Amino acid sequence: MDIIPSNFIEQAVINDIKEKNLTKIITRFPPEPNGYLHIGHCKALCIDFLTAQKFGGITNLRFDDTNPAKEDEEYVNSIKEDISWLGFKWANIFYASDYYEFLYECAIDLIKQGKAYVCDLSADEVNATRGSLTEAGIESPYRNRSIEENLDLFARMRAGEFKDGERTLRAKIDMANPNINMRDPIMYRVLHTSHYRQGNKWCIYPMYDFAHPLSDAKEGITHSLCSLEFEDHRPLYNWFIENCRLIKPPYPRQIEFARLNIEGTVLSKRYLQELVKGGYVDGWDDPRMPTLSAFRRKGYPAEAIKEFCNRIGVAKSNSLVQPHILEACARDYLNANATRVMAVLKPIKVVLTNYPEDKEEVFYISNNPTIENSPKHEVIFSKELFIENEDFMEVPEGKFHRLKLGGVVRLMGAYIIRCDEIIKNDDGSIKQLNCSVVYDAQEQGIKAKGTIHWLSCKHAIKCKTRKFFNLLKEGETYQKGMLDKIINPNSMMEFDSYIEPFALTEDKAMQFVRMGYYIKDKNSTADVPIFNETVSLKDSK
RNA sequence: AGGGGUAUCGCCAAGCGGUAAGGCACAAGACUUUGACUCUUGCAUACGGUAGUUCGAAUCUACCUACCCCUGCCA
Repeated sequence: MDIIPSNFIEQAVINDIKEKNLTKIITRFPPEPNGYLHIGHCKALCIDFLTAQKFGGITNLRFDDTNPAKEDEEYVNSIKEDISWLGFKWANIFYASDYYEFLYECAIDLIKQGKAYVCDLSADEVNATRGSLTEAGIESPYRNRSIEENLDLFARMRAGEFKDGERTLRAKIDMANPNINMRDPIMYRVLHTSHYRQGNKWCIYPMYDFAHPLSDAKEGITHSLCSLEFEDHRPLYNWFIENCRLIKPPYPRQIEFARLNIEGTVLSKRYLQELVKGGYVDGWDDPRMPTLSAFRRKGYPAEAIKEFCNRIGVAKSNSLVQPHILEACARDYLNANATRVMAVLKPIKVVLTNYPEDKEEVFYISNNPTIENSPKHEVIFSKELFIENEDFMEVPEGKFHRLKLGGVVRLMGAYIIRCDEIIKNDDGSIKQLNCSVVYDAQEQGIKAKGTIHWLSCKHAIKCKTRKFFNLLKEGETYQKGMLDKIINPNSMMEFDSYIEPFALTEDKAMQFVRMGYYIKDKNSTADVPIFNETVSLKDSK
């Protein structure tokens, strides 16, 4: 009653509740198990689950597995895992393949009404007679078979009497309809392919346009939310629901929203499939992929991804979102929640000339200074340290107030040091910095304007860090068959880095390293964050 | 005979006839044991264009323009 809509879908739901007197809202998330979920699915997930939740309703997970050629158990497992990781809880889990018998009955009902017929045209012939965008189609010569003949033929289709493609069941609607979807769409095709759940029980399989609306209706879905490209299918969606007598009101309503696009990446299961199968990436969870499993592996919190979907909103205009919005969400979440650990991504060696050779000191550094009374953990200090390459400038420019020759800087949680000398390699690159601890900084009133992170060389854990850039080259958009030309060959860079041993004591090590990155490096590149693979952390040292 | 959509700041996006929310990005400043975080300030006389209706239009009408989707026995 006093629910304030935050987008046009919720507005529509409010209207429907009034008009149709709905008592409960039910939505569904209907993936086909033919690939892994990506961040675009998270947007759909948020819309499906959060809309229902807002009105006290429920959401079903339904696998739209009506094409046995593409589907697999591996994908249903990964989909369940990803949804659970995001924290969404489905009310029921259904499979369109469990509805095959019901759908078959619906088809029989339409045949009996003279609203569906068995067509003998080949695929090519169907295409040729469908007409074009500007011309009407031609009616199939089999369009006016008797109901008895249709019933017989359809039963024989199911019984396996025909080869693949030999016959189809079509809805008898209107070959001259300006909406091509309404030109006697195919409801069933013959496919002698084993289904990952049904085995060889069926050799005819329902098409999406037929199965989807009736599956929605069977489950009592009130709002069927999908992406914009299905707008043209809505009249057909309604046609099946209104004409099948096995379906009773209230009917589900399909509402469409714009799908997510992100700059520099490809967000289409089909193309991601191509990346995986073509060996352009190492798998569905390759860190360059926009899949949920890849984000999880990189250490992105689920909350950050959901917040991203919240921030970009829901509308009907095609948009191209900038990836730094996601980064901002990740930063916000990690800043408030993650344990921080020092990590030196590109090291420079610092030798403290006035610090005793074998001395070690323990300092305690807050796990997260934004959290009150956050626990601290110990970090060992010694004569030789690594600091971040970027934290030293031989020729300081502008307001640079980290370390420079002759200048002082604070080592976080430890001493203030002064840089006395730069030692170079033969090629002119910096080999090490000779510095001295300013023990009496306080007495002398010396204040360091900058603070930097550091690690004791002897105690730091060496590891590989990786930095990721866009999957696609700047300004390129994916086009089929062009992948090898536009995929960014430098989409991944590896560094030899160092982290605190403490990072290894936590299973969220990846996130900790990244936290250091964000804190230090927010402005530098940040297309995609650095992460650390647990494996390489453990294997190194 | 084509049909279906969408156009508001660099990028998202509110707005639903009463005189342009918010976020990200960006800029300036304050604070700071990470140049992060936090805080403060700035950032569309303007809503694709042109006409109209109205006291009043981003919101209504007409025409125009641009972009997206649709001719799988995929979903």
